[in-house]
Amino acid sequence: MRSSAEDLTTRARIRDAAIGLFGRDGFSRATVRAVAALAGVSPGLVIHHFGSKEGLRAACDHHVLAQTATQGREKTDPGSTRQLIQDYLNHPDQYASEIAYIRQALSDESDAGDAFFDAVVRQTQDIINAGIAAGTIRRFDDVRSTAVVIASNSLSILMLGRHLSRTLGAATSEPHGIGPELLRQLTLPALEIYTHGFYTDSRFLDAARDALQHHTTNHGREHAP
Amino acid sequence: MRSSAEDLTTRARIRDAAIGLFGRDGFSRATVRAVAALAGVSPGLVIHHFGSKEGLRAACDHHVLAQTATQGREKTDPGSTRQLIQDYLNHPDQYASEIAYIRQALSDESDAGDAFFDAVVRQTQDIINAGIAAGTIRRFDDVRSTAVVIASNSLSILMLGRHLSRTLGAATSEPHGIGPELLRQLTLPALEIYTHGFYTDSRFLDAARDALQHHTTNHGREHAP
DNA sequence: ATCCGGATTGAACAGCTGTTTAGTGTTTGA
DNA sequence: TCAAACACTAAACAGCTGTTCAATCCGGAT
Repeated sequence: MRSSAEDLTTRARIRDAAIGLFGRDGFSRATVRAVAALAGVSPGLVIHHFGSKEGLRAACDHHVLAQTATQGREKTDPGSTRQLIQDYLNHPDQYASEIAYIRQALSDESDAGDAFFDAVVRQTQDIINAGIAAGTIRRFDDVRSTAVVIASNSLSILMLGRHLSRTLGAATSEPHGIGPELLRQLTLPALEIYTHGFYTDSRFLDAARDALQHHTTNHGREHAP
Repeated sequence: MRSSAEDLTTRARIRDAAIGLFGRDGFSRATVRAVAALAGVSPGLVIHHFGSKEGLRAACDHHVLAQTATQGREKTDPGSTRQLIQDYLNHPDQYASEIAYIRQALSDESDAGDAFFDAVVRQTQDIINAGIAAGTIRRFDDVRSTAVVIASNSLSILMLGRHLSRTLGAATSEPHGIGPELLRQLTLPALEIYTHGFYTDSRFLDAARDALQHHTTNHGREHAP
């Protein structure tokens, strides 16, 4: 749960307004004046509190990362991630601005984006290792690379959410963003691939293994669809 | 192959400079003056040829989409996509600016990005259908949603390429972007998942199917790792 | 040779940008 | 009670933005 009351410090109100606008428009498109207007203060006060626009960004980065650090709480406990997802699905609007902010951070060259991506990969790797130990996840030769692939796949929902909801979005309501309806529509296809695979046999995998094993200077290699 | 000669129209030179800068810095961060300087002309000439900065963007969108339309040439021929990938891997720099441009288009709200994503999904769906007919790809209940998932996974390499090369990037050279080395590192893990799956059994899939089948108002559902 | 239409430039424009500064209240601590 | 520290504003500043405009340059048709 989150504190949504309006009893925030002015500084916090400015920060939250900035998170919203940076997430929606991107850092450079969002102006100090727009942030100030949304927070109900003068542009000068924004600079007074954060030194510069870059300082404001640093404060937003720090706050969003701290807010998101919840996810790393109990690393491999499956119940905690389930709870997190449930919490998100029941109150999507609450997290919307943070999610948009992280998407921008992952797109731009941003230290916060780098830190977030690394955290997701690290957590994914822990989950995979725990799953291997528990026997629920297959053993992989290269756990790290596999974790990167899985994390990248998962984050693609965040990065391409706009297009996913555009092409899969139901005709009924739910006009914007990554909603429960969209996630419900993606769950089964993703889990089917993750359970039974995508190809019927290992001929593509074998061919790739073969080609990569004795790769001289020849680069060309089939990669996936 | 591409024509890399410098015998281009001034208009085309401006357009190519704009594609490079729009892809590197994004549409709003890239300035008309910077485009003009890179093309070796005055800012006024840019407007003279394209009417406005937005007109310049439209021209870039059109050109990049036309350039990329190559991929849709022969839809399901596996040899053609292999050739395309080989061509890319042998001359990565040639395509770098277009790839960066498309990434920006997919991130921003852009008609070109929408069109590109839809084209990729359509092509993926064709490939899946052909694969099912040929027996190389598993039959899926919902081919369209599966195609969206696969396309999204594939495009995540494009969207998150910076982070992928950052975390997986070899210590040796190859400092920037999505290079052959990175793709080689991702190929086997991705193909392993696509061949043998990620989970050892179908308990997650079964649980999700069960929960989605009689979903009353309860949303919470485990989604992936 | 001459005229013309397009390519091209340099300078200027209005508007927006982040930031500064001087000034006003308003709290707070001794 | 008084002064210092703080929160806050309005106005202005310099720099950058996209765009305009008059003035050139130049090749090709007449």
